[in-house]
Amino acid sequence: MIDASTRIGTKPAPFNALISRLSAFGRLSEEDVRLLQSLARFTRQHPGRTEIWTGVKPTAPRLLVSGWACRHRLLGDGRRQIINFILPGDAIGNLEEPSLPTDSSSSALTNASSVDATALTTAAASGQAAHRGLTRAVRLLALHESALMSDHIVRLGRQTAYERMVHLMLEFHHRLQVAGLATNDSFPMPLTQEVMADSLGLSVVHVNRTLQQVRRDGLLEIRSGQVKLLDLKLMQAVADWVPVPPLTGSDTLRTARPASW
Amino acid sequence: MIDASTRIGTKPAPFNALISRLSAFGRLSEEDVRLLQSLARFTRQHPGRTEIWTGVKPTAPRLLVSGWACRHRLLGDGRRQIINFILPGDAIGNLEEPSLPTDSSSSALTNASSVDATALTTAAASGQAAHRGLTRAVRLLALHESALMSDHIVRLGRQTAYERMVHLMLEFHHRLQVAGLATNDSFPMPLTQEVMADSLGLSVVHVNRTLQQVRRDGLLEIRSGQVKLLDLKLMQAVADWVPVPPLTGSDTLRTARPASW
DNA sequence: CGGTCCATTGAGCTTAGTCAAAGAGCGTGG
DNA sequence: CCACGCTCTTTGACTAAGCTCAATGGACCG
Repeated sequence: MIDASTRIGTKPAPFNALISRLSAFGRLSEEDVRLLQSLARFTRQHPGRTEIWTGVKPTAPRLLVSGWACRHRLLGDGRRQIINFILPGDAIGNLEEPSLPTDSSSSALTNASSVDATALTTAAASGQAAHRGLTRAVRLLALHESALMSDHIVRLGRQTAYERMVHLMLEFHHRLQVAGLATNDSFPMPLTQEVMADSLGLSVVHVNRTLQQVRRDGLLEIRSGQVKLLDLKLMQAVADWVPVPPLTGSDTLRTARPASW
Repeated sequence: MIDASTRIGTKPAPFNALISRLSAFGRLSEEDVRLLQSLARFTRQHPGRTEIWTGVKPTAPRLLVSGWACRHRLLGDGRRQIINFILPGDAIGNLEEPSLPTDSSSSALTNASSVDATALTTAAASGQAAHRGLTRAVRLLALHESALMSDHIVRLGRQTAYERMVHLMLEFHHRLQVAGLATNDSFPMPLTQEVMADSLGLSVVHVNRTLQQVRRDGLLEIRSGQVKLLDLKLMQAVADWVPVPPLTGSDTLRTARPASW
């Protein structure tokens, strides 16, 4: 189940995460899968802490294959806010409407790898029957991202530091599980406390203290970049967490078999 | 310039706001405009403080024609967070992928009116050349909404109460101006302080105090539901505000003439 | 005139931030 | 193997932004 792809921009292995992620939105045709695999030729490696993509001058959209990244924005005085996290299988930039300026840019948080996704955009726009599943997946991917942003707004606007932290961990777990990168109760989490702070709208010091409290309460364990959820039910109750509604569509599919769990 | 349409769900008048808003995303064909106007037959009035739309069981998407509304979410203990504000010309529900469950619902904040937008979705999906402009507008509408959510995340995560307030007022001004509902320095603002609180992630009391401070500093005036911006430049500097990048597209358009300003 | 909804004020408290310093872990070069 | 430097985590002491509770005031309406 667990997959080392998050560790480093591995070269050969894991388009699995990407495909597993996209097929959670509905069955992909064989052609879809072939198309996805063909993207591998356009792989690029990104060292941690480097910019992957800038919205200022529109660049081709990409798909994250391995590693963690985020989209963020800076205020004039240096304050930073992370808008969302980008995990394997997620889009970098806008797949449906590429080359439109944005105000935020995306950076790798760990070593990561991504592929050019222009071919996806093209296939989706072409309207070919063979790529119907993929087209839908692309649209639902955007919708899912938007739903996660709603979640984030609620976290930031109305939850305490403690709740935010638990909520975020549940989000990670759920997302990684869909991509086949988490087990039932644990997942790799390579973020520094500073990154968490910039996502949760807290100071680093407070993130540290909050995290300690969560651990002390026996909700989770963190050891060497692995998070282990010790009491999922309690965590969900504490954080008022509900999984993002299943986006497995009704349109092209009848049986919606979530990919890998 | 100013338009009374925000006041009440007026019957005859103002598809203007809606059309002005959508054509800011690119030229609409005459057919597009006709289609939009034909929606008027499906107008529905919404009293203030009532639910317009629920995401639980998918409903047809709508367009807000007049009045103010918002999308929001409730936590288990009653805390409420407003995800985004819906102004005339904005979508209620998802135009591109209707009938997909959502976790948030939308309510009218004032008396409002909306029209069924199913025909828009259909036209956009059909891919007809005559509706190319409209199709694009629909997509950019969604993109714009997403950009506003990013703004909101930054506000909530990294700005002080004072900055958030100023930032939100600038957002309103800008959006209403695009819809032709604001002058250069003022706009109608029918929200209670409680609503602002639920958007900005603050308590009502603190909203009140913050608002007083902003007024005392001479940034703006509020009288009988009208906001007057007294020092736009200063406000923009204070709130680190940048207009959402113009979404007037490159695809179908060469000259991008913003609609009404 | 009383009721309702909203804005405003004051007092005291709590959550989270700031500043500063001290560990811990890890890779590098000597 | 050890020392140094770098990055990240942890801790303590203090501050401050924003919250809660409770009461008052204003406007509008039947």
